Formats: sequence, structure tokens, C-alpha cells
Amino acid sequence: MTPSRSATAAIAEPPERLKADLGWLCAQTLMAYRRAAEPAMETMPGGMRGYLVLAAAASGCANNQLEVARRLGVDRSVMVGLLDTLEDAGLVARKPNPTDRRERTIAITAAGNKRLTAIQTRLERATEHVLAPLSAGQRDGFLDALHTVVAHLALSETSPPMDGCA
Amino acid sequence: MTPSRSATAAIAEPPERLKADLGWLCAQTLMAYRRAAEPAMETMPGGMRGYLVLAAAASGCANNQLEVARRLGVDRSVMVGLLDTLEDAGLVARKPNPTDRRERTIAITAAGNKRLTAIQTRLERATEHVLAPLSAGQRDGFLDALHTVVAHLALSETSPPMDGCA
DNA sequence: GCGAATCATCTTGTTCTCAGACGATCGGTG
DNA sequence: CACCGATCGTCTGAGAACAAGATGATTCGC
Repeated sequence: MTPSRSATAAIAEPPERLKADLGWLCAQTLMAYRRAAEPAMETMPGGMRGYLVLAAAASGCANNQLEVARRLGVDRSVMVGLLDTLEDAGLVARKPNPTDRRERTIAITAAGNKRLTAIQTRLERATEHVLAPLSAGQRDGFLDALHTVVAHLALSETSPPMDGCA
Repeated sequence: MTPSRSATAAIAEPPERLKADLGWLCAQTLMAYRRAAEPAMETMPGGMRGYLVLAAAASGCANNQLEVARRLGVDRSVMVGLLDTLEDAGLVARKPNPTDRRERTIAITAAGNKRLTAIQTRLERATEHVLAPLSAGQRDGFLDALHTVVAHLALSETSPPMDGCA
């Protein structure tokens, strides 16, 4: 396969040696999702990560912001600026945790909740776009498996007991 | 669910509002994979991306380095340094493409091939670790679906015809 | 042959990330 | 109650990653 541009070949297949690589496959899928989600994200302060913080706050698992930072894989000092942005936009509010005044619980506001559902509606379309080549059954099985994997990670990675967050 | 550390709760479930978010699920899975693959990667010049370049070269789809850069999602000027590192380690060699002397084909060396298969053996274990909670059937279906998605992306994203690379 | 375009490279300026320091607060010990 | 270590949120500075333009070599259409 030395000649570069042959007449008929027009499809860019993934490299053979990476077809079984979970990291490659996930990264490609994630890149595609990010591209598809870009238009929905550009109105969101803090971009994709701002949205994730918002979703965590709405799910009631943001009792302290360090916990959220760990879960999102961002540094704690980055989280500070991120929350500043979200707070300036009026989407969340930092409230001191009465039981431990060192911590700040991240409370989502009414505007934040509205914005969150709006964004998630648009993100569903991005998901549909990425998962378009799958049949309905394949799609459900795929998401089920993905969810199983992530749920299993959550309870295996962090040995110290953490607060359950529905 | 206001109290933070209750007596019984010890499981960190994913946030409710993100359970259906493909981006979140993929990102979590990818993060776990990266963590599991870290020990295998630290001996690899250029880290994860060095490995990806090596795999692309071994698959014969590295006729010019800009193509590889696009596929990996890295900037072309980053690719220069990345290839310098790999070349210094003796894993690949830049060879001028005889049909178009502007391009440099990235040729994998014998040492590079050996290193690649060694790394991939270790990466298989990382994949097994992440996919551990799935049954064998689920696992195969999951990887099949993932592969379908990525293959479909490859031919839908890039409208201009590219060289097929098996 | 000549101008436009492309590839690889280098350089520069901006942005992001990471590690440490610091004040405020909690928990336990005596 | 006063101390001591640890934790949380915040800030700051150094280092790395990234994006964008300029350059030289080369190819392609006309």
C-alpha cells in the first residue's frame, strides 16, 4: 500500500493496529462528540466543564467543590475560576456548608437549572449524531455497557468512603 | 440528601443528570483507561501520543505526517517535536516520500515494532481492567459498537478523499 | 516556465496546567 | 480550653501545551 493517493480509495479506515485499542476508540468517539456538542457549548460559561459542574450541582452531589473537581478530573485551583465564571453568570451560588464551614456547597440557581435542561436537550442531539450508525438495540446495549463500566469505576477507584450522590 | 457523610453510604454513584451523557461516560472511561495504562506508557517516548504515532506508522498509514497529526488531533508543530523524540529513541525514521518529496513518510523501525507489540500487550491488560465489569458477550458487543461508531466517523468527518489505510 | 498551493519546520505569543504557600476552619489530645 | 495536625478554598508563579504566522523546499495547474 505504498502509493498514497490511489484512484478508488476514498475511505479513511482507522489504523489496523488501533482497532482493538479502547483508549483510541474512546478518544475518537469523545472528539467527535465534542465537535458535535460545540455549538451547544459556546453559550455556556466555562464550556464543557462548566456544564459538567452545573450537572453535578443539579444532581445534589456538590457538597464541597473539591469533590466535584476530583470527579471531573480538574485541578482544585482551576475549579475556583470555573465557579467564579458560573457564579458571575448567575447559574450557581456558593453557599457555606453549615456543618463544615470550610466547605462551600455549590447550589444551582433557577436560571442554572433552566440553562442546564436547555443544554442537555441540545446535547441529546449530539449524542444521537455520534451514535447514528448503531441500531436502536445496539445503541441501548452500548449505553448500558458504558454505564456499567463507569458505575463500576466509581466504586473501585476511590477506596475511602465517599458520600453517595444520586 | 443534604447531610454529606452519612453512616452507611460508601458508594459514589455518578451524578444523576449525567448518566445519559455520552461525553461524560466516554470521558470517565477514558480517564480510567489512561490511569490503568500509565505504567505501560512511562517508558514510551512521547507518552500516549508517541504510542499512537507508532501504531499509525506500523499500520502503514503515515505517508505524510500532517495526516497523522490531523488524525490524532494534535497541532502540526507539535508533531514535529513528537517525531523528533521518537526518532531520537530509534523507534521511527523520517524518510522522504519518493513520489512527493515535500512529504516525509514515517517508517517504523525494527526496534519500534518490538516496542509497539510489547506496549500493546500491556495495554490489553489495561483494557481488560476497565472492561472487567462486563460479561464476555457484553464486552464484545460494546467493542463492536465502538468500532462501528469510529469507522462511521472516519468516513463522514473528512469530506475530501483520503488514502485508505488498512 | 511561473504563480499558487502544500508540506515540514521554526519562532513567537498566548493560554492552560500544575505545584506550592496561605488563611480559615475542623478534629482530636491533653 | 489551648494546642496541633489535617483539610478546604484561594491565590500566585513557574513550566508546559497550544495556536498562528513566517520561511524554505517542493509540487501542480496553466
